[in-house]
Amino acid sequence: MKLEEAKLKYIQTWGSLATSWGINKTMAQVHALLLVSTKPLSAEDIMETLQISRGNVNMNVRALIDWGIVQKEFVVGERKEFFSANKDIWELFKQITKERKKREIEPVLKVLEELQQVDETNAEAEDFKKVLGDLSKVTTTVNNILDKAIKADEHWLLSNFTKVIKK
Amino acid sequence: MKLEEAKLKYIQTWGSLATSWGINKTMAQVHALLLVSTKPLSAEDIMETLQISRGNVNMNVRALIDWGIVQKEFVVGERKEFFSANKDIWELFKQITKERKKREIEPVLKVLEELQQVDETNAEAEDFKKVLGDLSKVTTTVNNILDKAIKADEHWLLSNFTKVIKK
DNA sequence: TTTTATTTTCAATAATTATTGAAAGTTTAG
DNA sequence: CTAAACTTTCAATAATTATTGAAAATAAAA
Repeated sequence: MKLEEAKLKYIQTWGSLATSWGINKTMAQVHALLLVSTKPLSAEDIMETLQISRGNVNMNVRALIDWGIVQKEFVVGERKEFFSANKDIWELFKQITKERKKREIEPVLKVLEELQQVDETNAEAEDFKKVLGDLSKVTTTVNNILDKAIKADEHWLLSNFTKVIKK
Repeated sequence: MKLEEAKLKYIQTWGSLATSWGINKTMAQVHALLLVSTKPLSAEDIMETLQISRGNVNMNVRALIDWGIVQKEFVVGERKEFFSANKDIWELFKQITKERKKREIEPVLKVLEELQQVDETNAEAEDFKKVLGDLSKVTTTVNNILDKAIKADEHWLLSNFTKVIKK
């Protein structure tokens, strides 16, 4: 397989995989493009490669910056903005984990806690509270594990966890 | 807060949270309803409570069964089918993890492996392969951790991992 | 300041995804 | 067997989400 072909295939595939797990296709493609690009790209470069509009590029690049996985770059002698993705995949993993934790897990915990305020005390109410409590327990534990992962260095992931797995 | 109010709020909230992470709103609501219901429910029960059509109930209940988190129940003296959700949240967590792993992670690994087949050997091609290799490494590690979680019992999550976290 | 380059916004539109509901299919009872 | 009870399917439609593109805003150059 040729390099350019593989890069394009990677960008395409990433986009379609992303849609199946709730991420905007274009956002995933823009990130994939920046990840396999050797140099920072301008809005024009992205528009041209992915065949999408200026507005679309702008929206999705902003979103990626907001997720903390893409940065603006200044290129000498150029007036326009360029963008690049961090090539450190472990950092990427940590950043995505951090954001998904914030966006997906923390709101769940907040709601579960709030719902515990049922003032009835019959058996059915207790059953309900039990289910909510269990949901909280598992969610909190997952949240704690992810916290640890975010703070850890790569060595922890690759050695400490491997040890746990082999146990 | 009253029990019925809390249950409805839980069902509603679960539905809207689900949409933000790529899961069909109705599917999440049907599961939430079954999870907080003390007895198995029929298609009619679900249609009435969630105010949705028969076809919609059927589709989403099938999907939940397919995910392995809802079961058919036989009720004596009743001809129609009833459905219930397992109240063991740890089992629920394991089942969801197993399915998401299968649907989200395994296809990624497959693609990354395939893309490694770039037959060029210049610096740019090597950079590309490096990025792919790193993506594979992190993804495989996450996959292994999830495998372990699926096979483990609840005690493992709450003690072994807690220990790792405190480290 | 005025001009030019560049980015951002957002209403209109397109594309995608979810839902309905009635017809077709299936199963059980008589 | 036939009828009734129930489930499944799927084309039509609705609802949601993504994308465009041109106008407005901003920033840099002249």
